[in-house]
Amino acid sequence: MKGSISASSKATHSGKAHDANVDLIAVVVAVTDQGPSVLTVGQANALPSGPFELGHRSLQFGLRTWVEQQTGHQLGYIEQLYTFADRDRTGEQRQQRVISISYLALTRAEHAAASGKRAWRSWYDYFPWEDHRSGAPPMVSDILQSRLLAWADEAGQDSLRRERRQRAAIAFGFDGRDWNEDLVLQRYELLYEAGLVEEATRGSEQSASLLIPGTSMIADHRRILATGIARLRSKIKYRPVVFELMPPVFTFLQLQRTVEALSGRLVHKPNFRRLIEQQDLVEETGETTADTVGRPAKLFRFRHAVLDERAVAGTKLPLSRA
Amino acid sequence: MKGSISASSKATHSGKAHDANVDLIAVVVAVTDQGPSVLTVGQANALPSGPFELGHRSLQFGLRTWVEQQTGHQLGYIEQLYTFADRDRTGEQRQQRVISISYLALTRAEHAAASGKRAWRSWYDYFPWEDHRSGAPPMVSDILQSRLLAWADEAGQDSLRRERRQRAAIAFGFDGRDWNEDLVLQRYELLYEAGLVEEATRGSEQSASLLIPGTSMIADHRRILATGIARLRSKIKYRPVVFELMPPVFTFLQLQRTVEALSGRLVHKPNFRRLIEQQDLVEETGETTADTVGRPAKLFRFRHAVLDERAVAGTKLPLSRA
DNA sequence: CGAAATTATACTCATTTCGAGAATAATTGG
DNA sequence: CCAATTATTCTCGAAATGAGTATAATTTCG
Repeated sequence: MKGSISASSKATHSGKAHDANVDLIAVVVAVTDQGPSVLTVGQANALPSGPFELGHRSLQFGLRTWVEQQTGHQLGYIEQLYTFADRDRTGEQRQQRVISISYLALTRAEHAAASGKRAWRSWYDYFPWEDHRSGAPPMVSDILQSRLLAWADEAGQDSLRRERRQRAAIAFGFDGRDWNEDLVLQRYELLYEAGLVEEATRGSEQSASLLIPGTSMIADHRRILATGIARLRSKIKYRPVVFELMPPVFTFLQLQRTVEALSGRLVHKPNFRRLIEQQDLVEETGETTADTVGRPAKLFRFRHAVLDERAVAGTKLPLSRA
Repeated sequence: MKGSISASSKATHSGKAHDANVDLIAVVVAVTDQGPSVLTVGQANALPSGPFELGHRSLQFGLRTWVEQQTGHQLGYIEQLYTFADRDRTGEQRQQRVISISYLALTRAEHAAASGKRAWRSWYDYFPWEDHRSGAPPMVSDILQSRLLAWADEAGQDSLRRERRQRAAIAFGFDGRDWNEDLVLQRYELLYEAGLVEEATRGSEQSASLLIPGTSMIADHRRILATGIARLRSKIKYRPVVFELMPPVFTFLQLQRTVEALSGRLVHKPNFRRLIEQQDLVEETGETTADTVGRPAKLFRFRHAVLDERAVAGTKLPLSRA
């Protein structure tokens, strides 16, 4: 490009400036008894998306408006994920760009009833290798490890082969490494690169026999979902966003199960309690659960005041190995 | 809006879909002896920005291309900051949107020579209240505190008044609170809301007598810069991005000074060393500095291998209070 | 009804990490 | 050689963390 740097965003830019279409895409997350779920449309193979329109005051507002229309509820929390650009593939002569701006939205499980074309689906339908709540899923060592190793061995150069092996080992915790729940996107990208997910085989005539389990999505929606999950998994460790997903009143165990659903791994119960308590994130309601079995649990509510009191309200999580 | 959720990003969206202009804006950071600096254009009151063009393969590529043209050097590190939308204020009848996609880019100080219309400026020209390397700047308690208090007292309702006071106290560390270097954006927004920065007075006839020190920028560029600084300050704590700003070989003190320049506060020297060492982030070159005074310091280089070895290469920083 | 099962909650303890400061080492400039 | 200066190493107590044990309050079942 030859355009000179413009001193002002108001200036008319020289060069081949052009117009683009703007799309808003949402990863709407809720946690139900079935686990962590995402709002989908179509054959449960697409994320809800809509155009940014002139009537919208702002991007956030645009997204909020139509997501609320769709779910019928306020979105407690919206956060921008990533913006990317693609040439429009609708095939007109005239070149056109599509700018996609993706968001992560958190809502409450009680609002999460399915209806019409929308459906709540478990994260783990799309990423079955991400759920380590009862240890590493068998498919990781039974299927992924050998396929990724085979992919690494395809490499001609020895150095490339080693690099691929190492990347796979880090991402999936092979060779006795720890599992890192935050690497959702890296793992998906690795599987894509290795041609093991359906999305990677689309352009080519590649055989589909090597595909691994996990529902695919249209376009790059599964990648966006991976981005959202990764963001959320990392964010719950230092911001009290979990509470956006909780009912107004809850027990410690419910809170813990929610965190475990999101992070895909178990936490140590007493330590979890200790951390939440010492950060003053919750307060007792005075009530207890009328549950069926065992000692009744005290009910708590989120102390919304912490959001004002402290700049950085942390939610540290004790993620255990087992 | 009445458009229905589209099941596919390829589908033509119904409703008032429209085209938008896409602008790329860069916060290019380097650290010189003069401290942390940002690349500016114009009267040093604008960030470099350019249009996203059809020839660009991708957003990253577009930005990289022209920033490299401008600085004459590779950008080691680029990261997306935020995307926002504004109605075009150039005033044509036809409504038009401008989508601005901002990036944070890190480059090396040795490349940071000024030339032509471009100039490297210290962060702290724009945010003089952010430099706490020799304690809180006098202006914080001499000017900001009283102005913000006055603004709080303008509020009619008592609850609003209290809320404003508390926000100010958290953001700026009043009433004996700790200074939190990460709140760069919150502080700028607070000052904007209180009408204390030039940008806030533009639309109105407000008197400029209450403005606080600090160079303003066109449009919302100072806000974008604040976003970039905030991102970088928080990121150096858990990712080894500082090294993007360092020469190939450096001493511990140089590294420490860079971190201090960025974070705007001092760190404890022995503890800083301990942390960097125990994370294996650097390795000795075997050489020492031929400096003037004092015991010669060993020279180190960044161990690029850590980026491959570990998924999360942390750079924890011991930020001290004094 | 009473023991077993079940869940909640409280406590303990060793290990690691962290913040702060003191001590020692290697230079240069008188 | 001594003072000043910067680098580097150690020490130590406080706090945070990981893991496990003990106790409490229920329901369920024999």
